[in-house]
Amino acid sequence: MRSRLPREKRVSDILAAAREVIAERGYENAVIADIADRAGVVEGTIYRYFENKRDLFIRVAEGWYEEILRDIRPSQAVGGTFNRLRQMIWRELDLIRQQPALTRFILMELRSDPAYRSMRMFELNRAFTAGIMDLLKEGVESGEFTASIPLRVARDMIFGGIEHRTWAFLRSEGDFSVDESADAIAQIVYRGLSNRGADGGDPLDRAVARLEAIADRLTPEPRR
Amino acid sequence: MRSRLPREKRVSDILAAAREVIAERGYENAVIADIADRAGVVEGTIYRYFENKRDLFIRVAEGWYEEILRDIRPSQAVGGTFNRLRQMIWRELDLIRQQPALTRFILMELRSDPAYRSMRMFELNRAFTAGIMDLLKEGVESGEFTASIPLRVARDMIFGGIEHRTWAFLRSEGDFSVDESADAIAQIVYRGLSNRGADGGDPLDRAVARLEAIADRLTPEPRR
Amino acid sequence: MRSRLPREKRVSDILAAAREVIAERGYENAVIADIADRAGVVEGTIYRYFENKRDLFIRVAEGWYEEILRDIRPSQAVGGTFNRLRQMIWRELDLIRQQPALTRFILMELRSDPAYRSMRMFELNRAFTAGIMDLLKEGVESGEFTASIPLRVARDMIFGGIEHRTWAFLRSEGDFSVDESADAIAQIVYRGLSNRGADGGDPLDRAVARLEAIADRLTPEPRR
Amino acid sequence: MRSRLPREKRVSDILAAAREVIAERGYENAVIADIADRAGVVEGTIYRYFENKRDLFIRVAEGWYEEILRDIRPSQAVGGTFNRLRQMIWRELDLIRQQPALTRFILMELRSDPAYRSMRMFELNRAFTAGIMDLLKEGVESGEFTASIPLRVARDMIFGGIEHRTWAFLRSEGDFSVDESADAIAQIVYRGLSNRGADGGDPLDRAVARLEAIADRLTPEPRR
DNA sequence: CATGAATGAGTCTTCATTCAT
DNA sequence: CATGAATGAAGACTCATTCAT
Repeated sequence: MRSRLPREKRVSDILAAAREVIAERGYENAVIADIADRAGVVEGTIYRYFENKRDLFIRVAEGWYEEILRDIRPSQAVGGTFNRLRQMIWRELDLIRQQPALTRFILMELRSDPAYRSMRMFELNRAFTAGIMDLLKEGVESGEFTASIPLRVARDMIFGGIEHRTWAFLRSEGDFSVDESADAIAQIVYRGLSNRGADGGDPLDRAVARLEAIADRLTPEPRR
Repeated sequence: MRSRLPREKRVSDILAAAREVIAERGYENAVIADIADRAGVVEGTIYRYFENKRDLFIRVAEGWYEEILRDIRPSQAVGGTFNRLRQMIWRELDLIRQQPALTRFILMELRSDPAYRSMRMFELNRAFTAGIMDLLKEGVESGEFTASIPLRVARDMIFGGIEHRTWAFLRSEGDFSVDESADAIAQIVYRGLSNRGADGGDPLDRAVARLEAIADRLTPEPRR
Repeated sequence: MRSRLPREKRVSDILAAAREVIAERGYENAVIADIADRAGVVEGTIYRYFENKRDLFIRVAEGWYEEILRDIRPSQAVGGTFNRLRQMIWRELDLIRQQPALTRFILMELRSDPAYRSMRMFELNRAFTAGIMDLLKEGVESGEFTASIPLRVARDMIFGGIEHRTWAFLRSEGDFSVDESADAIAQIVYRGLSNRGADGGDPLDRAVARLEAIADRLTPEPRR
Repeated sequence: MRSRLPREKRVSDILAAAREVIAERGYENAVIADIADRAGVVEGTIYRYFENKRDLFIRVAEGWYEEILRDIRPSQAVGGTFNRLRQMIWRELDLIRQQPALTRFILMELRSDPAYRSMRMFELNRAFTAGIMDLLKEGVESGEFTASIPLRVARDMIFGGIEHRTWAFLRSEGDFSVDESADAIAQIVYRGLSNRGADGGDPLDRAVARLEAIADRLTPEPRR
């Protein structure tokens, strides 16, 4: 009954099994015995490859996350601050739509871990959000955005808004529109930070940007 | 040693004890035995008044929340949409600062409960957020806010932003400024929804809206 | 199937069961499940009364030991240093003969515990050995014993000798005579410390002491 | 990666690794995986050369012990029963000081093994202690020692005394003086068994013996 | 009503030993 | 011979819930 697999294969089997179980039951309720069963090994085997439950779970999250990051195609050079902002938010929302279990795991459970800030996850996530901050900073530097509103708060509103928007979906209790949400969030932030005066020049810019967004939508992005 | 208390007194003793323990240890780590101890009763007694652990905890949260709502002084009639918006956000932030344990409990733990939407908590919370929505709706109706951005998203950005902003504080890992945060969030939302300089933009907006409708029809699969 | 006993009765049942198991299997190999079985309860019940395995075991040892100390009849005022010494040694040997399991537990296992010195056991044991030291000290003070031999070493020889003497018995691999052993140990110590015929030896002793002091000074490195 | 070593080399590597681990962690806490790691082999390999954990550990102890015995230089013909006794005790104490890990292993752990008496260790140890017994017997035969005290008990007091004396040191909780302890133990035993009458002849002998001991000390023994 | 003793089903974790390759 | 993956049997400890008194 004992099959010998190379270390890598076994590890990936266990990680895959763990991923499944976590996706189904969540962090706290996932049980080592279940994972072992599903990976076709006994519990002890898991402990050959992973220090303990927490270690296993963190590795699951990291692998998952890295896989996601790798899959994200490089930005298709959309023009204009608004459009780039919209695109980044769109991607985050799309990821959540595609990977609700991962998101739920990271957002709702792993992040509550006292050691979260010292995990590699934290760094990965930071890299993921840094892009938005850079974009906002550039906007301020170019004069497109006001300098009078702390960007940290804008960032929190973006990510917090995304989380709230998708909350029901993540709990399998509702749905959300990726496009509509991306549009609305991007607009509120863009307009909220924008330096446009009363002269009417800015609204034009914004209208052009929205037209470009429509063009984007008409050019269907390959589905992941 | 067995004191016979009226049902109400007993229940409130237990609720108070539970609240303490939850505030100290959090939902998952709160233990029935602890609560019983602190309430001066015995584990079995708790089960006479509460179905089970979850039931007890929900009742704790509800009581807590109602107490808070009752304590909130009626709006001191500040004038102007922006000021009222800012005031409501300020109150929420201030509540978090004053009651981190309650907030942590509801935000991070209770809300994850599968049955959250069917709890009275959900309704209470809805009442708490409804004010914001009403304000935003009034803004739209009076023409102060644009009608082109879904208000649900704005609401999510407000509450999501608040949560993100206060996350570190709730985890005892950082701090936040109530005033600065309230200001910034209110500004972004207000400016983000505002119809400033709408006279010059309207024709363009209308044109854009028509194009969007066309794009929608052309998009082969239902938009997400 | 669930019988309700008063706390005290249940505790004593568990302690008794634990004592049995420890006596049979020893500290390390005693298993909670076994003890529970024998006490007629489930494992969880044990944890209602005892913090953990170590706690239970220490309580067993203490109870056992106190029981022993209580049973020891008050000293029957034998006269003379030698006779009193012999009597104390005899009692220790007799205790070992009567309670091999306890002795094995304390001597061989509990004493190895890193926290042994902070246990009440340590104190109890100290009280038990203090009598011997007092006796030896009195002997020195009265001039019956020489002051030139450290009493600590004599004490170690007594207790170490007792342990060695009874080792095989404790391991159920041999036997020993309480009387013969008590006699011999007492004699060696008594004669070993005795000042007999000191009058002729003194001048020489003093000369030797001076030489030793010189030797000390000449010894290049500090003596171990 | 698999190097093919001659059987002997492999065995000695494993033994060396095991010795290290035992010295660091003790018998119970030494783990096969650790030993394999340190020996540069894999767990399974160990089982090719050793029946099981116990077997390995016994072989470690034996090898260690034999090495020690081999290192002990032949007695440098010190004169007089007292001095020879003192020297032998001194050597045992010195060995403990030099090799606490080995001693702790043998004294506290291996010796508790039910099969200890059938191990070669037991025989080795017997050889080690036999010298003392021979010396004591000679003392009795020459009339220097009394025949009325069982020598077995004297032997137990010597070794038991040594163990008690060094107990704290072996538990890393204290220290002891090799010289002082050797002196005191030897004196108690010598005087305890001695046949010296009241005529004053004996004290002279003893004084001479002590002088010789001083001479020994002034002739530094090569350090091991 | 209140007690609080008792339950018992988990859960994680450890490690000596085996055995397919 | 050597590898090292896999086994599997323990074992300590937790805690919500029940129920005899």
